[in-house]
Amino acid sequence: MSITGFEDMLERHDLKKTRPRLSVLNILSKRQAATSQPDLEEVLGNEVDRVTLYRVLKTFEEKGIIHKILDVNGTANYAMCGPACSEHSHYDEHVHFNCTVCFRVYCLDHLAIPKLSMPHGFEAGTVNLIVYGICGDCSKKAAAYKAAEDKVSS
Amino acid sequence: MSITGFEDMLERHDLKKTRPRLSVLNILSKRQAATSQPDLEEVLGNEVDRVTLYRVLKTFEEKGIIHKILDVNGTANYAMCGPACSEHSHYDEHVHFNCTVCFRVYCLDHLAIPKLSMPHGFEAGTVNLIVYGICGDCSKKAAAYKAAEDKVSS
DNA sequence: TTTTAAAAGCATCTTAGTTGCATTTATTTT
DNA sequence: AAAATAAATGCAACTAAGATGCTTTTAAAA
Repeated sequence: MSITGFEDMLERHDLKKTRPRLSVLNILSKRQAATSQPDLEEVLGNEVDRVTLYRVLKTFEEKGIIHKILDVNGTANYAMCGPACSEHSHYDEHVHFNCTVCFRVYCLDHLAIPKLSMPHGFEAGTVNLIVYGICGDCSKKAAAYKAAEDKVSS
Repeated sequence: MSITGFEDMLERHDLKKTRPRLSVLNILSKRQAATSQPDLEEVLGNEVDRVTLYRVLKTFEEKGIIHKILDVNGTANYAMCGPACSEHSHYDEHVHFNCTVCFRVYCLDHLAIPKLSMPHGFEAGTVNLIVYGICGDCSKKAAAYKAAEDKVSS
């Protein structure tokens, strides 16, 4: 998305067009995997204050611009929302994949979360389905490494 | 389970029968909902050192005695494992329910996690399905409160 | 009873996330 | 275009979960 696109987006949500906000949108929109808060902090360096970053992420989440996924360590990761998200409801009911090697979090948008029937009295809200495992990149690397090792030992 | 039961359990896993370990087993076995680390810490008071508690929980998890569930805040919660769990594999592929009012985590043992087909190259390991919502207790309380309010205002 | 490896305890550190308050700035009003 | 203002940023300090290194204690074995 272009800069003007982001500015329009902020305007639509009644948010001021500020540098920290535009920076965050820029970074997140370029990534296909979700990005952790500490990761964002590092990328932004001292361009944006740590607390400001937390607040930007919080308001973006509330406005339905990004969504939060907790990874295997309990750390918050963020990804851009699909167009169906709004201030009032998040339609991010897709499966997430958390690689246990590189810790990246992928949104598997095409995998819908199956419907579940709750026990009597339990009211279901958001459903979170996260698969831990090894991502394509890391399993490829592991395979290449193994092949190289086999060659050496032969 | 009886004290002797816990002692046998520790022995089976080649773990020494120590007070901190027996205390933790005692507490967790009495709960039907999962218990957070901070909660355990509070219950144990200065009976057990904080660090020791972390280590006890870690080894129990590794040995397949308990399993860890991250709640909506990213905090670790622990519950006793079913009999099918071992050092080598956890069979805790049931749904968890995290109440957003009282923050309790329930194991919905009877709700199996549906099978999912991963994208090419992705190797799935553990699957984590957690439903956020309002538990039976809290929705009952909310209903009772509402009823009382209606009575007053009428 | 002695030995010893494992576990507990203690101090200290790291890191994610929060709170309160002063300062700055994007936008609105004049 | 300048002044006003509400919103957002920046800063300092705090909280809480969890980790690490090292010493002391203790369960179990010799």
